[in-house]
Amino acid sequence: MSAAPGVGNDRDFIQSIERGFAVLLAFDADLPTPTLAELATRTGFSRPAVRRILLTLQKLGYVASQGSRWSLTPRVLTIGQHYAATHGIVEVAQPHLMRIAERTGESASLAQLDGSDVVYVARVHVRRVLSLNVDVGTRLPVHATSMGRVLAAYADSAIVDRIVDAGLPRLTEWTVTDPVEFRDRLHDVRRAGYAIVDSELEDGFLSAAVPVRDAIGDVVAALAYSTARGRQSVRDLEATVIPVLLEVAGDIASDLSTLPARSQRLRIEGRDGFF
Amino acid sequence: MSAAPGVGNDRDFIQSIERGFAVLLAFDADLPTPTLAELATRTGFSRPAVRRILLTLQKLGYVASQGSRWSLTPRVLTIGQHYAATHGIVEVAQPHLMRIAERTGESASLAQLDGSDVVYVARVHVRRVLSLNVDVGTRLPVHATSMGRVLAAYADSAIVDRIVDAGLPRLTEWTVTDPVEFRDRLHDVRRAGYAIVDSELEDGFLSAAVPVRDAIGDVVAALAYSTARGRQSVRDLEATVIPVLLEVAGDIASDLSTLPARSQRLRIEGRDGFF
DNA sequence: TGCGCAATGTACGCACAGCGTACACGGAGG
DNA sequence: CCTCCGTGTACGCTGTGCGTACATTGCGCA
Repeated sequence: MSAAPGVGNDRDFIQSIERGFAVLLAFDADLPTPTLAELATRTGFSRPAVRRILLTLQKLGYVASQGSRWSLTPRVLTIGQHYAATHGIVEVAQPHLMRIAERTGESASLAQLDGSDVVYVARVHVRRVLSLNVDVGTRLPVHATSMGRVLAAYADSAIVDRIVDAGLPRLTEWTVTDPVEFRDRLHDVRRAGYAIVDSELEDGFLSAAVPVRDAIGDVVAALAYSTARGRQSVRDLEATVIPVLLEVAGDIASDLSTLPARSQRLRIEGRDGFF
Repeated sequence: MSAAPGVGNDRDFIQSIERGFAVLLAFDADLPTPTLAELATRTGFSRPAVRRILLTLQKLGYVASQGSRWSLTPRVLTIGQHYAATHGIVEVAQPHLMRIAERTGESASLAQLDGSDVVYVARVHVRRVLSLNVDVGTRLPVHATSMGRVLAAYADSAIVDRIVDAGLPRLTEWTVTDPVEFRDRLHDVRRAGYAIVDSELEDGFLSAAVPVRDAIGDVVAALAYSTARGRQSVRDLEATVIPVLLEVAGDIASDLSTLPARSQRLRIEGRDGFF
C-alpha cells in the first residue's frame, strides 16, 4: 500500500515549482512573446496564477515584460552553465572536440542520454549541417542518431526498453522503426565499438559516434562526428573518421581519469508516464 | 503607501518558485554532486524543504540521485533552447558568426545585456582563448568587455547608472575602474561606432565589438571578435576586423528586418537589490 | 468623442499546500 | 558493538497560493 522508501510520496511534490517551469517553458517558437492570457490558455492555469508566476519569474530575472507582451531574458541561458560547471566531462571534452574539427574540417559533438532523448552537452560547429540547427541543449531522438545508438547500446536494458516503448517514429525512409531491428543494431554497435547512421534522422545527414568512458569504464557520453552524405561515404567514415574518434575518446577518458572519479550512473525517477 | 499599478505587490511572489531555482542553482563547481544536507546548508532551507524540492526537480527530470548524492541532468541544458527559439536573432546570427570565424580564423560571438552582466547568446569558438572558457550562457562583466561597452553605450542611462552602481572591479592592471572614465569610454564608443578592449578582462585578451540593430534601429545585441594580443594588435583590429564586423552586423540587421519586427526594449523589474 | 470589447490589475476569503519540528532509521567507520 | 552522519517519515499548524468576482485600463472603431 505504501511506496518504497526513499522514493517520496505525493506530499513530496511542490506544485508551484512545476507550474513555474511550465510557464517558463511555454515560451517557444510558436509563442515567442505571449500575453498573460495566452500563457494562461497554453498552460491551463488561471490568469491570476499565471500573473503571480510571471511576476515571480520577472523578479528572479528570467522573464521581462514589454507592454502586455512577455519574453524570456538571456538569463535563462545561464541555468545551463551550472550543468557544465558540475560535469567535468563538458569542459574536459571541449579542446578535444576542437581538435576533431580542426583535423577533419567537420563538426564534432558530445552528447548524453536524458530520458528517451539524446542531449548535446558540448559541440564545435564548423558549418550548419543541412536543416539541422544543432547546438548545446538540443534534444534528438535516440533511435535515429549515431550518438543515441551508442548511448543506448551501453545503457541498462531498462533504459532501452523505455526508449522502445516511447516509439521509434519514422523520420526518413531509412529510419529503423522496428524494435527488433533496433535492438539488433545496438548489438552491432556493442560488437563494433562504434555506430554510423546514414540519413535516418534527416536525408543526407551522416554521422558516426563512439562511446566515451570514465575512469571506471562506464560509458558516460558519446562522441560524434557529423557531415553530409554528399561529402563523404559510410566507407570513408569507417576508414578515416572512426579511428580518430576512438583515439580522441581515449584521450578524453584519460583526461577524465585525472579528475576526481565519481561514477555517473544515476537513478532517475520518472513521473507522469515519463517512463 | 501602495505600489504603482502593474508592478505587483508582495502577495504576487511565489516563494516555492524562488526556492526551486535556488536549489537548482546551488549546484556549481564548488558543489557538483551535493548531498541533501549540503544543499540545505547552502540554501539555508530546512532539510525536509530541500528534500521536497529535490524530489520535485527529480520528477521534472532536472536532477538525479545516486545514493545520497544529487546531480543535475542534461535536461537543464534544454531550458536555454527556449531562449534561442523565441529570439530570432540567435538563429539569424549563427551563420554570420561562422562566416566571421571562417574569414578571420578567430572566435565570433553575439551577446546581450542582462542586469549588470553581458551574456553570450551565440558563439562560434575556433579555439580556446587564454583561460576563458566562454560559451553560450556565460556571464561577463559589462565594464571590462568590448561587448559590454557597446551594449552600455547604446543603453538607457538608467542601465548605465545601475552598472556603475554595481561597481567596476579591477580585473587586470588595465581595467577601467573609474566611473567617469568609464562613461567617457562609452561616449567614445558612440562616436566611433565600435569598441576595442585590450587586456581589461584578462591579460592578453583582445576583443572588438560593434552594435547590432533591429529593423527599428534599436541596438539589440553586440557582435564581437576576440583573439589574443600576441596574435594581433589593436591597430590590426581597427584596420581589418572592424570593417568585417560592421559589414556583418549590417547583414544581420538586414536579415532581422525580414523577421516579424518586434521591438526588444523590455521593462525589467529588479528584486532584492538587483537594481 | 464616446462606446464597447478585450485585455490586465486588484480584492478577498477559503482551502490545503507546503512548512518546520521532532523523531525513527540505516549504513559506514571506528 | 556503538557512534555518528546522513536520509526518511510523521504530523499539525501556518500562511501561502489559490480561484472567483469585480475594477480598470486601453485600444479600435463608428
